[in-house]
Amino acid sequence: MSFDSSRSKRSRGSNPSSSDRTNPSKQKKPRNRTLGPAWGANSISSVSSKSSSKRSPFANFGSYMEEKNRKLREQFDTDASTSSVGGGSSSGKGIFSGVSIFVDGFTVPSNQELRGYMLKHGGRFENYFSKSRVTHIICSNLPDSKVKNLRAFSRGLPVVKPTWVLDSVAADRLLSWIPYQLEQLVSETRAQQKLSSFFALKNISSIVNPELPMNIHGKIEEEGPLSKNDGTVVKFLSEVGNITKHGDLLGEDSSYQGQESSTEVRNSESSPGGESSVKESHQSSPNKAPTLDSNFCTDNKNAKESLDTTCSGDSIMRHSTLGDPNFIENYFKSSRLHFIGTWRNRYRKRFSSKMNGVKYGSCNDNMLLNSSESVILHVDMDCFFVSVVIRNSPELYDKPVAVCHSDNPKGTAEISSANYPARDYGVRAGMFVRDAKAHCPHLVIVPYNFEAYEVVADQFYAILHKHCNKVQAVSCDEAFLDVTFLEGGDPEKLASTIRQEIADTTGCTASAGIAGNLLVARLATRIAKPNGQCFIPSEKVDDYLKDLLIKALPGIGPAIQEKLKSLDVHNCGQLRMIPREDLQRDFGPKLGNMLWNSSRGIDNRMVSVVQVKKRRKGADEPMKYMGCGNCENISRSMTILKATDNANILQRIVRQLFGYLNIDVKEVRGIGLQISKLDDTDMSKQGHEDNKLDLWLASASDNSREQFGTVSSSQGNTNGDVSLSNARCKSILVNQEFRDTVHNSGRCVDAPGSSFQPHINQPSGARITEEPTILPPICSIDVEVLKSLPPEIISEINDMYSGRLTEFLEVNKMKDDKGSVSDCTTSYSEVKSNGSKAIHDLKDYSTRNSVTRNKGKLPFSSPVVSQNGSPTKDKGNSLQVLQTASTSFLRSSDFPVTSMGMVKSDLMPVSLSQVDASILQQLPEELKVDLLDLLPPHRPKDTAAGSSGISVHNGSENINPETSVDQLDELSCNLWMGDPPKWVEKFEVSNCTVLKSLVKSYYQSERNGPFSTILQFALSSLPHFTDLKVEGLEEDLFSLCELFKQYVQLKIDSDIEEIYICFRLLKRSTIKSEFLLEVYNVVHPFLQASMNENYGGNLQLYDGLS
DNA sequence: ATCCTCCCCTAC
DNA sequence: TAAGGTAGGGGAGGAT
Ligand SMILES: Nc1ccn([C@H]2C[C@H](O)[C@@H](COP(=O)(O)OP(=O)(O)OP(=O)(O)O)O2)c(=O)n1
Ligand SMILES: [Mg+2]
Ligand SMILES: [Mg+2]
Repeated sequence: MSFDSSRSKRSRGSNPSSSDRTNPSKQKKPRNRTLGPAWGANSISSVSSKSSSKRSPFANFGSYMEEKNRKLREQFDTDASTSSVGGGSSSGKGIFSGVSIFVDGFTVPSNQELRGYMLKHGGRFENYFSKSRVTHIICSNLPDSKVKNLRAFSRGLPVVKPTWVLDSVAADRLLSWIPYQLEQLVSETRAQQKLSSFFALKNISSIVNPELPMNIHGKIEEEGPLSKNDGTVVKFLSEVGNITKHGDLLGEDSSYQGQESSTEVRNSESSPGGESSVKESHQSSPNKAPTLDSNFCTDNKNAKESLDTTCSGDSIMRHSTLGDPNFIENYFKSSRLHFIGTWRNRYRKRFSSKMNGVKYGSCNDNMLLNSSESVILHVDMDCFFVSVVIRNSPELYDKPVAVCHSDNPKGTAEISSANYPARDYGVRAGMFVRDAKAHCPHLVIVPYNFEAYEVVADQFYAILHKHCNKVQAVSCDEAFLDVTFLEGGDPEKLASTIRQEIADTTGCTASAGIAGNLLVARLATRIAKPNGQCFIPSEKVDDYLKDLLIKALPGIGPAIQEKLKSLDVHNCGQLRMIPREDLQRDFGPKLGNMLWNSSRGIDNRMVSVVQVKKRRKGADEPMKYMGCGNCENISRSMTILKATDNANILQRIVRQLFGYLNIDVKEVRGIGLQISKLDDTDMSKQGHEDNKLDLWLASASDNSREQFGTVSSSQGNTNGDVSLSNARCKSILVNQEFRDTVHNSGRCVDAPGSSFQPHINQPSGARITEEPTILPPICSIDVEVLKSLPPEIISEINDMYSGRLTEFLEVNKMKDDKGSVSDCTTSYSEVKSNGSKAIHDLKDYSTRNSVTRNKGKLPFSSPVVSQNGSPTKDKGNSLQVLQTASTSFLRSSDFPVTSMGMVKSDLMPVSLSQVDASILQQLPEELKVDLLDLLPPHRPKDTAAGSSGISVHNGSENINPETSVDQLDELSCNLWMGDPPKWVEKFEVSNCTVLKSLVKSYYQSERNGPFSTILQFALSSLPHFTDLKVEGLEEDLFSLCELFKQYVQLKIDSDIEEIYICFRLLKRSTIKSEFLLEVYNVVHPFLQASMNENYGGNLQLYDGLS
């Protein structure tokens, strides 16, 4: 009721909720008190009424509030009947007939006066907000957080100033509320400017248009000193070299070269001599400078240089690349959030061997091996950034210390981490230093040392991995360990061992929490801190959570906290009183479920490696022919320092990002690429003719192989077994749309602050449709299928069954002790074509182009460029590679055709056909090698221009390609000419079962449909194991071979994919027909010869059957 | 219904 | 001065 969405839908356009983004103060403002109990209490009433009112009166908030509301309404009705003037304009009813107001906050006139007006003029007045009853919210002024809550919970309702009521009364008629809307909401409505229009304008002028609406323009200005305008682009273009450096920084080195480029980091064993210098002026309290494992930023050479180059005075000059060409680089080097944000990639790189192949589907094992209880250990470093820096300064241990860029007591630099003495004063991470100093005037501020954090994090994880092979990294100082394997062993002992090793190795302390699930383990760590450990047995969970503030639950941030607050829910105990369905209605199915579970300490997630997931063994073809199945999207982005349109640079970045993905190329189902935060190009400074971005991009849809031959050779492509630069592949996925974007944008270069991000879609197994009410009985679940699912999916399903899945698996495990994993044979399927999220979710303002699926043709898309008019600070260029992948874990046994999605190597040929040559050309070497590994080993390995060496795959000896070509010449390719094509009439008169079947299939299938479709129908209708003699004569054999060969010739330039499908169908059919086996033996070598000739490699037809 | 797009939210 | 990045989950609502 309270959050009842039955009312008019709010349109995003008319009431945009994007102010967070555009509001520069964002969450930095002190949080205002928000919607009072009036909002929440009623909501509780409504949400609880359904299921809880049966119990004793006032058993919960709900029944109490419901009763209260009822009485209030009755009272209002009584009052109304005595005070109503009844009159008012035409209707004979009051002018406010049908109007029901809720007064929010302080108003003039007061809410009681407004209530009086309502009484008099036929309206209603609600003491508590209810979306089903309230028609207008009356409000004079709203703090930010209330505005947000209004957006969240009262969509579609007018929020109107009280003068609307007064004026209406004065006018004796109901005035339109529109002129009385609250400015805050109205102005935001007007403020919302479509990005497209922004760029449309930009396109015309090709510069930042001074005529842009103030809001947009204003936002840009509001970015303050860091913002840059189009004028800054000029400098970026000529200095592309720096980008490479930056790339190396992020990618190749195992050390983090943050603001301190040369500081040597000691571990605890090293002697305290030779400390990094400390800038004394930064230390407010100690007389002598403590020994810090860090330097201040101002000691940084780079920073100094940047100051030297500073032009005097103007802050924009100093705080932008205008005055300091290294500004952005230095900015990122000093950014803690950048450090944290990019840490995971570095971790993956370093510890990938530890996660090697280990599917932390630990859940699978756990569920099968252990009873429903797992044991989770959570380890988190104590005040990490501070600890590391002061680890060799014992004199600071008991003093309040925080890490911050600035010690300025009036400054707005943010506290990154505060030690526990400082926390006693109320100092917290994220605070402005001035507030921290206000809390604690003698707070010692120490600088960051990112390199040391990196080293300590490595040590930390080395220790964790040593003790456990199921480690889920949360962040650089925090991880979950699944220690269920300990069985009888003592997890607490392991925890203390690990903590001791961490302390010995790093000189910093860590705390640990142990519990039956991730959620509670994390909460336990919080109790344990600092330098302690805590075990929460499951029977204590309930008690502990009861009074825990909801904000303490991971996943509940300020926004959800506010929403819950408006429901008068502050702690977990209160949250538990709201039924699950109500929470799901108010917060959505997933979030609602999470809230319900969390408040009870329930968490069915399992320890797993985020991302490096692989398709399950049992995963099989998508049911849909050529379907992509369900996709999982992965993306990596990189912000580069300076604008560039140099394709070489972009390609280098793409490679690097691909490397980060650490993904089995065979799992890849498509690639997308997004470049954002673009800037205008200075024509005179564009990259070399050959390397310009727009050419690269344009070629994606142009089959411009010459250009990419250039690119390729310039990069020293030495293993070009398959020279993609020579491949005349059809660019399937891209697309006019893409080109349009490029051109509409004017001449764009990635502006500083752009980032580059590959989005990957890779198989994730099928998702079970969210259908909470109709779950199949748990006993009907195929255990083998279940086991083949990725852990998160199991977790999700487990969730849906409220954890009963675990027991179910346990029971099954006991039944089948051998644990042999048979082939997945089930039946139950859901195949979604889902290529969307891969591309869509790029949290900037960029215009997005989708990699579209074209009748199931998927794999690689050409680059997609999108523009970005981000009103936030531009600090780098952003490029994103979007990739789409697909799979399904299901197969349909009666579906005669495999699609390309599933079996490992299936993808490769598809990629070949669908990849635009230019894109594939850009793949990282490892990726290419992977691709080429799918091909027979004897292809040439040494050609820079891969097409130069052609090797014929001689898997079948009974045909000579030359012969074949001669014959082909004779027939002059005419089997495929005409409509219907020649072969139809030719085969029509044949007695051959197969040929006749083809003809029949031709007529049954869509006109102009692909041969693969015809073939599929024809072959699926064939009986098994027909005798060769019955099936066809020599002549028929020849005819059908010709048909295939000619089809190869016809399509090899444009659609390898189609060829691939046909040949796979053919290959599959060979098990049921000797005739077709003969055909296959003849045409397959021909196919490979042609492939070699055209692409310098073979087409792998592996389908799992051979 | 489901997909697609555009966000919002959260965590470190 | 100060360096408010990055990645993923997920909801709302329009399009289909
Ligand atoms: N708003 C934040 C939160 C965290 N961090 C950085 C500094 C922290 O040291 C590190 C780890 O975050 P934690 O949440 O683990 O916080 P601490 O380790 O500092 O303290 P605790 O002892 O509570 O874990 O991330 C940050 O820069 N800004
Ligand atoms: Mg910590
Ligand atoms: Mg942490």
